[in-house]
Amino acid sequence: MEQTLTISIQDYLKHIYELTDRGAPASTNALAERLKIKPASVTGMIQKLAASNPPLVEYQKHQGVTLTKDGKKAALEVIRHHRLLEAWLVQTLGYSWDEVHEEAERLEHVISEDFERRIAAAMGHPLRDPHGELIPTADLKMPLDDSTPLSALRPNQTGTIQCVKAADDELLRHLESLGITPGASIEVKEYSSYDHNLTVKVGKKTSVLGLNITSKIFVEES
Amino acid sequence: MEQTLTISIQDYLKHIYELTDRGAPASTNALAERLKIKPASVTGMIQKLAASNPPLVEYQKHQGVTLTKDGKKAALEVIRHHRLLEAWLVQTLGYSWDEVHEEAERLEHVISEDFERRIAAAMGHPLRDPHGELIPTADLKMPLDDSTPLSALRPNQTGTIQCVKAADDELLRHLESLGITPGASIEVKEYSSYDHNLTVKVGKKTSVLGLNITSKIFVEES
DNA sequence: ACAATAATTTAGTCTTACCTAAATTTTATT
DNA sequence: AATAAAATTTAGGTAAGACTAAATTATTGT
Repeated sequence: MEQTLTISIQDYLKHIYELTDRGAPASTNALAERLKIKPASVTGMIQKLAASNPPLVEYQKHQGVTLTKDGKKAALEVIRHHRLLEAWLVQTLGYSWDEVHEEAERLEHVISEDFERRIAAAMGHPLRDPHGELIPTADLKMPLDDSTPLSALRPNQTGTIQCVKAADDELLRHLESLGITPGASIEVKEYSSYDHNLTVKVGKKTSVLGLNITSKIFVEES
Repeated sequence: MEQTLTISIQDYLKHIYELTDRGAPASTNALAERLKIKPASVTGMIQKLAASNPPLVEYQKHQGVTLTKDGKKAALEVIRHHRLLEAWLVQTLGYSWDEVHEEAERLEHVISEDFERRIAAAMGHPLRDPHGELIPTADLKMPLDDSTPLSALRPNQTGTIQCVKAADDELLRHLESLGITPGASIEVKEYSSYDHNLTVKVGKKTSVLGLNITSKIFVEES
């Protein structure tokens, strides 16, 4: 006895937002993969989102899709919910940073604006979630990162970890065990061009990390 | 741009549970009215719930519907979620008892068992929600009310208010302003058989209440 | 520039959960 | 017990959002 579960518009917009954050439009295939549905279904829904009033996406055949102003607002609303919830679950219910994602993923769609305001206020309007991701402000703008622009790990770098953009829970637990969490001081040492590994030192621990990992760790240089 | 919203199985079961709490099966019409859909649609869904594996409801044409053991468990699960959430929202986010229902109504369907355990533990496993309703236990049994059985308000009664089963937010605010909340001591005075009103005294306030209200207030006599 | 390949869209199908209207069954009244 | 009224079910329709397969358009490598 299972009920049809269809992907919410919020989820479409959220994933388009994430796929387009470097400016380029999101492709049908990329969206389909993320949403775990077939590309043909994505095309269908995108055409509706583009034809809706107000239009939520900008769409040209074969050229991919971007968000309109309205679509972006709706996306930032959900992202704000998600990141506030992650912070709140960690702070008030003792979740660890690898456990929060799934729970927030479900809650983000159903909480009221009132609930959002209450948890934001209760936490003193935090700037970042437990992974270090910026939380969109109440007026739905992504805060400009006024600090030194973040960069993924680079050789011969010393600084503070700002953000760990990993989705995989197991990886998050692994990184935590290495001391790699937002706020930690990190020293990046040698780079092996042979196997694309970086050696990093956090506290007393030295680890060798592959590109698949280092590309997800963002540091503010000091 | 609105998305089809269909009633969850959990909601069907929850409402059947509430309609059958005095033993009698729930009628198609009563369910339809609660769920705000047409009776014909209810019939259709009920037939599926009865044919599912395992069957969630017992159903005989024209005789109404009751929950099977599995259906009852599923219903108690949602009701536990709902009531724990109401208590949680009041205790940790400063919601008032008239604000919690709507929020809990949406959250109850998406929280994990882990979330449920965490808030229950954080509150010390409360027995009742902010309206005084009993919270089903973790093993999904409705706790037997071992105190004197509750009764709706009756003339010439003195006792403590246990439970206020009102759904209407405005009414709840009104009752609160009269001091009528769980835990308050109440004295029921005269009954007017002419207009079916009861006079009650709570603290220093004396109020005259109609049957539509008094039937929702439950007292443990002292 | 031209195939070959990959990405995308179109067309048409399926399922689900609602709807309306008509038919049927139950309940209430005399 | 017969009939009127109310409740319920059946039958058939609709819209949404997924799917598959086939057609089309873009991209890539030589």
